[in-house]
Amino acid sequence: MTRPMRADARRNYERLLAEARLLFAEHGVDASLEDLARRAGVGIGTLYRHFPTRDALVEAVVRDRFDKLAARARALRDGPAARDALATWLRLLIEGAGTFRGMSATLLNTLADENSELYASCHAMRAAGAELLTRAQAAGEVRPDVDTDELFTLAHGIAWAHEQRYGDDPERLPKLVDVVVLGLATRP
Amino acid sequence: MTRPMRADARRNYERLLAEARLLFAEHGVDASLEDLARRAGVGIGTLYRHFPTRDALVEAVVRDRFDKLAARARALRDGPAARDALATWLRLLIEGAGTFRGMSATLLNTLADENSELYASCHAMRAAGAELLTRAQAAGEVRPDVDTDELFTLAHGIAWAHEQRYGDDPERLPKLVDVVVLGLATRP
DNA sequence: CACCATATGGAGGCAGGCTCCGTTTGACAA
DNA sequence: TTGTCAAACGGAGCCTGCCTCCATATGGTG
Repeated sequence: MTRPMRADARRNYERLLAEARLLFAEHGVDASLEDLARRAGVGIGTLYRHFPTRDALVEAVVRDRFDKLAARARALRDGPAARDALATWLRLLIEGAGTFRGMSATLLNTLADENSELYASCHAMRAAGAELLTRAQAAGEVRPDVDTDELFTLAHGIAWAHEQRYGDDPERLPKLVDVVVLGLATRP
Repeated sequence: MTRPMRADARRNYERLLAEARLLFAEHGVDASLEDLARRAGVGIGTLYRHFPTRDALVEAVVRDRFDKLAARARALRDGPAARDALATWLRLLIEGAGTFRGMSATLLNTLADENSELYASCHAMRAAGAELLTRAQAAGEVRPDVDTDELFTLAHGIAWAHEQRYGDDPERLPKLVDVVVLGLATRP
């Protein structure tokens, strides 16, 4: 069906992806796409041919990370200590969202936009995380009136605020996450 | 020293401020400034003469609100129930930040930028809130390892995430704030 | 090696930020 | 009333970034 990519197309695709990783790390996911094309030695039209939207580009850059997060959630699902498992996973999620500036904003918006190219992989990861939440709730360890949506909203709020205020310094993050996790716990 | 404003200058200043309130309410604090100038019936140069930066404009629009928040904090300082007082005030702060889209982002950035025109009034309000925190900590009702900076970071994170995800619907906000406040509480 | 689907690249249109400077005008003194 | 000029005005113009469109180039295949 789908013929393999032409050699020049594949080459440009790879170069764009490689440069995007560097550029996003340096300037966040809102970096200039014209700049990206320039760095990759490619016309702006070529960039848009391969990645019709910014989200499509972000998706290509972070997909494997999402897959790993989903896998990690499934692994944590079978251990004891339901709330600890959730806390551990939340920490991973939030740390990951801080890798590129602006990522948490993109992700939070994606949850509300089914048409985003990021939606599918983002949603798969979300579903895996949701299981951790419901299990902890079933075990009576997490307050039952919080839904998955609110959990992710809180998580991305923390990730975003940390990124805005403390930049790349990861030192403060654990405490912020800890406050939220304790807030989610049922009263003894 | 500073002569009073010329009549036309004062007139334009007032019109810009009035239109800014409307425009920010409608499109958030990132609204187009060219659009603002157009609506106010004023040249773009005039806008920049009165408000050299976007922050200066935002500051003029929200200053009285900040003053009220600071006053409110001082009033709450003298009642009983230190943690409840803090919780009440946090709710006011977060609701206020949600008035205009994009405000919480602006405020959080302002805390880190002493040169911002918003800095002074923002900081006064912050100082008033800080007293509520230290009092609640002294009373043993709030964990002592959270500082003012982290409190504000958390608060704006919640405000931002709520605004991103739930828009103008204020229904979800109390629960999100509640989670954070419980997370701040010392264990019984 | 000829053909053409596939891919390229950048010109050009649009929007918004901000500056600079020639023109206008309000205030005040004569 | 009128003359003067600092103060204020306004928008042309330059910049950056987004995205589309299409004339041109090229790799793969028969």
